[in-house]
Amino acid sequence: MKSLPQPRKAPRQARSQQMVEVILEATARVLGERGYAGTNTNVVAERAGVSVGSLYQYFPNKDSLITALHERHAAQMYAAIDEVLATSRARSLRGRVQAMVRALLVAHAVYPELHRVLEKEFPFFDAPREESAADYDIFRRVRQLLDEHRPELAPRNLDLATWVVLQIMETLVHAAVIEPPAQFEPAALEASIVDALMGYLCGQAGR
Amino acid sequence: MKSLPQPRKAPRQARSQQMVEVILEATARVLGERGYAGTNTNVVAERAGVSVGSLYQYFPNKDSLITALHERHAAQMYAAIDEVLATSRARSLRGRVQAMVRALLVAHAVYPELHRVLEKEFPFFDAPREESAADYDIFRRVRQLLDEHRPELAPRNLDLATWVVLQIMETLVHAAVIEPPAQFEPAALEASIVDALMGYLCGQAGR
Amino acid sequence: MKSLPQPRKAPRQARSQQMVEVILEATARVLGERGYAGTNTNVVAERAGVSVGSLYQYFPNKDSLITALHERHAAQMYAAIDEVLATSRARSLRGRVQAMVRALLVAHAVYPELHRVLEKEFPFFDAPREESAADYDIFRRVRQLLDEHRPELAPRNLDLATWVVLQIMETLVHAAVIEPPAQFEPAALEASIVDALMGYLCGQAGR
Amino acid sequence: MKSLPQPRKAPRQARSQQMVEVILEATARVLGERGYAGTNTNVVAERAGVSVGSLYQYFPNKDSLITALHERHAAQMYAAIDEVLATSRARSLRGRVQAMVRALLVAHAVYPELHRVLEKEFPFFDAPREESAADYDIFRRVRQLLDEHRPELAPRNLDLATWVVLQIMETLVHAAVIEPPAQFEPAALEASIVDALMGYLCGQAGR
DNA sequence: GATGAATGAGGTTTCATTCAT
DNA sequence: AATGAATGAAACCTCATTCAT
Repeated sequence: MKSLPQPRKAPRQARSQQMVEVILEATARVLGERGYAGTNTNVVAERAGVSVGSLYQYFPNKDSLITALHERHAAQMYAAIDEVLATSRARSLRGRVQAMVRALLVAHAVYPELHRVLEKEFPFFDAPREESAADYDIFRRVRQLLDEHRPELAPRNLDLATWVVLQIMETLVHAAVIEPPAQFEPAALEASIVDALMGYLCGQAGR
Repeated sequence: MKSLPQPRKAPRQARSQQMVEVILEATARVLGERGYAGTNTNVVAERAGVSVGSLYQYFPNKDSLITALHERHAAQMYAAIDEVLATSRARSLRGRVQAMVRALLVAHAVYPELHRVLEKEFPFFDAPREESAADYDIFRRVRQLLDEHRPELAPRNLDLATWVVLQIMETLVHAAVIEPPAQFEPAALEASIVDALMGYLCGQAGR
Repeated sequence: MKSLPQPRKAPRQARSQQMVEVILEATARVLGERGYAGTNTNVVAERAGVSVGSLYQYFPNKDSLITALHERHAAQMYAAIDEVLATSRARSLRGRVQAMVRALLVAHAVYPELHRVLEKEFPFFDAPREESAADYDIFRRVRQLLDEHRPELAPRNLDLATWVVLQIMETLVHAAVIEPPAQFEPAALEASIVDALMGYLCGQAGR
Repeated sequence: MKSLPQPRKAPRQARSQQMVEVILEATARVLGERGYAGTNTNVVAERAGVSVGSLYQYFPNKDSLITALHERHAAQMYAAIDEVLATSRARSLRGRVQAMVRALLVAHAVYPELHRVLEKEFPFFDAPREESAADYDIFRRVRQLLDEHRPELAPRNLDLATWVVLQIMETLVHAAVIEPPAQFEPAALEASIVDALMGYLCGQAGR
């Protein structure tokens, strides 16, 4: 099994930053269009309008491209969640959960295919979830949300609850965006996701 | 994107059947150990104690191996679900859901790595879920369960509810088996999965 | 370079004879349809409705199939030439040449594609022309024709003349049947072939 | 049947040009020595002192090597014909035809084996003659020659006559170079080719 | 004799990575 | 730093041939 590759260096100069961004953007598009197996460094470089050599200047190998992309995605998701939780007027748990789900649905609507590849094919690498800084940020942020509503919650172990919430939210958002059964309305899907999360968090069902 | 490859022929003779089984078993092990990218037909053949040529006698290409394995897996899961729903003494919805979740956890404990690859990397192929016969069997069976308990359920659209239940159950079972956060007890994980499903199905939380 | 393979044995029994015929017929069709590179023993056997094993009972290897087919073809051409020269009423050289050309055009019209492969791709093997018995029969028969008309002929060396005649006749007949430029009428093509042969045989042009 | 493959790109830079030349030269040698079936990309690359990868940088697949070689050959033959027709002192038809035949014999004497493969095995591909630019150039040049001597010619349809001339000349030149019956002198063979062509073009034999 | 499943050497092609310019 | 031609290991797949039944 491969170990988790890291970007060779944290680029500091403006030009480098921009190059990294261009390459990552190209990776995102190619990955979304052709899947992991269909993605190769030469195509990515070409799409980025850059030479392979330059690509290897910033990314030590193919997998580090995906890793970096995943990090970027997680960071974007964290930003989306954080912003919505901080600014949404809703103060009720349901309102805040709904805002969060909606924000994620919106964020994933951009490159749905990319996200499928990123979230589904990525586990491929032996990257333990905990090692992703942005993923951990998300965990902490949701955990904090639950903390703020502890009295209303059914689950006792909030770490476990956070983990369950993240799993459910991620799967359903992806499924809703990527493989939405034709007959279901987007609004109905969104409502179902919220219902599922709230049902788990507040439900006393049968216990 | 590739279209869904099919096994070249449905082997009927005893010898063929056995060969297919041996190859599929080897594929399962190699896939579990090395992931999709690390799996190649020569290794699979070698592991199966069979020549590459024989492998290609029964499977037209590499991807058809994965497809067949996925079908087999889905069929096994259907069998597990069907059996437990038919025989479990529990008559309550919670009891039956719990029995189902437990059966799936047990079924996935055998080759956890394989299931990770199968469920996560597989979407890779453009295989529409609906085209998998066994997947559809599972859908119908769970849909039937919900039908039998309709009065107790919060969701109105049972097709949608079945879809949500399957998404949640699949993710959480896999996550529990494959990447269980160290600090959570198996029993607690199982309970959480059941809680999540029941919360969604019966919860009126905040509605 | 490979040496010329021979049929393993001269089959004597009726059943064998028939089997050889069936296999050769299948070879002819497959070869005509798919070319040498696209022809393989398994396909030939299948097309013949026979097992590969049986095929190898009568032909030691793939190339011996082609060799045998070529022999058969040469024998058929010899038969066509011999018959027409023996029976045609024409007694003039031109009349006999014309009859021969017409007979060859007819004989080649059956599987034009096959003949292309047979005559063009065949030289592939290191088979010296002289080793083919049937080819030599043809040579002798045409040589005899020239002998019978020696007084009318321009060329002195009749062996050389026979060789030239055969080369021209073969090429033009094949070209006329296989790649006839669309704008030329079959009758015009036939006339041109005869003119070419007669021009060479009788022409004093510029000498 | 395959369609006619094209070289991936028309190489413009000096280095590329040279690489293409080196690869083509190696292909010519290997093809001449081992025939089509015995030729494979690894051997060609090795013989060219180049990696397989480089070969595939310039030629998309094995067949495109042969196609390119054929084009090159046709271009060379065109050049040879064109030069000799333009510069030979002979003004008589026979003189010019003789010069042309001699030039072709000389041009083919370099790699006789290669030409056998190229002209005999090549039709293999479904390459319609007309699609080859160089082949068409040759057609036009010879057609022009006939035009210039129209009064002396027997055939009325000069397109048809050109086609016949090219067929005869190609076959006899190849046969003379590749499979010259041992007993015939080169000079006698050359004279026979010229006689055949002139006989067809000027003969009134028996008409 | 006939069968056809099994074999495996070998061919074609791809693509991650390097390095001279 | 940037380039992109060159590399070559390694993957996928075919098919001539064998041999147990």
